[in-house]
Amino acid sequence: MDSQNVKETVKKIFTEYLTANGHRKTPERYAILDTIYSIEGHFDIDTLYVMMAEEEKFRVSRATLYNTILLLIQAQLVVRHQFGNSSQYERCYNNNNHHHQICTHCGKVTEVQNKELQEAIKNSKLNRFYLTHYSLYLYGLCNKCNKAFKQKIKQSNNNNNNKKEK
Amino acid sequence: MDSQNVKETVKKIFTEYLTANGHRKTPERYAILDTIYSIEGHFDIDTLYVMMAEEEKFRVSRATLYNTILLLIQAQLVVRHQFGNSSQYERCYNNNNHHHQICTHCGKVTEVQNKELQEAIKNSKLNRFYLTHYSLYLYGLCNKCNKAFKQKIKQSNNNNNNKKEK
DNA sequence: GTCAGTGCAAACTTTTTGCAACTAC
DNA sequence: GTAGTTGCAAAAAGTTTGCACTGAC
Repeated sequence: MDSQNVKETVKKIFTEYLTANGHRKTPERYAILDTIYSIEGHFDIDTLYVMMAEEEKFRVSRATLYNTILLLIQAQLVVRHQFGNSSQYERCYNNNNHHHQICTHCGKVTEVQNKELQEAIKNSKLNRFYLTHYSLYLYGLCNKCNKAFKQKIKQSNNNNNNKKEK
Repeated sequence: MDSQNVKETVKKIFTEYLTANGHRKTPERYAILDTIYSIEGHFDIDTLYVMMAEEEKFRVSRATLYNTILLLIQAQLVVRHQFGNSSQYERCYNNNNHHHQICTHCGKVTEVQNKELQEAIKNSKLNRFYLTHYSLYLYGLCNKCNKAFKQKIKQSNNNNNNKKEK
């Protein structure tokens, strides 16, 4: 499905959601949805705010962004993550379900695909719970930081008997 | 392993960590560790602050709590979650690895055990990543909210032709 | 004695709220 | 016309920071 097609589909879904829940179809809401579905990967409110203000023709207030994102989450068109201290959001319609690898040293977040794991999670027996979606965060060291860490250990062992540095 | 035993073990681990990293062994740090390992399940900074101030004999500042928790996370004795808007923490030594079910309607968080899923995650092939721990958040409707939801749908269908209420 | 660590308050960041103006219905 | 939405600014909530004091080493 190409990008334009996705945008039209999510617009339709959003319209249905708004109608079903008695919300108004304001231009702000559609502009926000459109911008979000132009973003690949994660974004935070501030990034979205700047994008809307600068790149797009439509400027909306932060309050409206928070309001609308809440609606989009309820409409299952956006998911929210909390990696660091501020909330990160991500479009989720037609966005392959993936997991997140988070390096605890450098903070880098990488998306990983793993079909088997996805299946295992979806098929896991949950006691009296209706699952709609999930987030798997894998914490550890990315390749780069892990190498640096090993290097440090090696050095530390070498210098073990001649401690001079702080 | 009984509670007292766990506390002594984590204290030892923490001491080793502090020594290895050139940090001081202050009474505040041990008091915080001890309080945390008296808590079953999740807690946030504020809860911990009040607990330390009221229940325990030891009062520490919020700044010190943030500092110490950071050390504890690095020492792998505490993990951090972000369900809602404030960070939730949880002790993780000898704390069975579990997953979290989060009801998107009422916000209730339930812990679930699932051995198969745990294995599947641990054994999943990760491209160049050294996994230390992970968090799986399952979002959906808890039994109670799901029932209420179905009820609402049913009612809505019944009242479909005689729309009177707001 | 020295400097890492602490407490306090102020600063900062992110999110929520109250209210007047606006507009989709 | 009216009630749901928006923008703005103020407030709230959570976290970080600067600085003087304290105490672990």
